[in-house]
Amino acid sequence: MKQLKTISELSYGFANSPFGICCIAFSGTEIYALLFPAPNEDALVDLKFRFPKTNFKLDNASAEKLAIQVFENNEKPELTPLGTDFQQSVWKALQQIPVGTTTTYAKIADAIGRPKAVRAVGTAIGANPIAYLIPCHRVLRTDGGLGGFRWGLECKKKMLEWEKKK
DNA sequence: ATAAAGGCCACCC
DNA sequence: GGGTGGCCTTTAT
Repeated sequence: MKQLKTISELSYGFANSPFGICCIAFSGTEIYALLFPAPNEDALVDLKFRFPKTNFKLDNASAEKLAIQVFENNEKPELTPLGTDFQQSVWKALQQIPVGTTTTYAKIADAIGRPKAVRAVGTAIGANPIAYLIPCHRVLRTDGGLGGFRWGLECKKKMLEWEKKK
């Protein structure tokens, strides 16, 4: 995990998703983080680690609305992923991947013009704060393996299958 | 300034 | 299949 830039205040809340419970950190309609914590994991702890200087206000009602917007209406809210320049470019490249398709870590590295930075790309993807909306789950290993996933490989599989069905 | 650790890859055996 | 060495960024000494 990695610490991100500071923001004074954010709202957060929990909601249902096709992949289980999720936790959203947001400000208005801007999304700062989207987590899929394991059942025994406290998402707020994770949020506080990523945004150490931020005060969090619980707002489940708004989180629920955002979740519906994303998972049911298929709309994409504004994303504000905080990170280094390198990470930003990787995350941007991820968002170019069409729904229902997959790519590889090596191709992402090519796409951002750093074909040799594959390894670094992997780490950057792992640091992605907005799972699903920044589709880190569509990235597989070159040899066809699943690779890793921050929230567990089960979750990665579920996301891919769910997208395929659509 | 240096070291260590990654959601990797290519190349060998 | 498995091990090894190189790759590049970020974080921790």
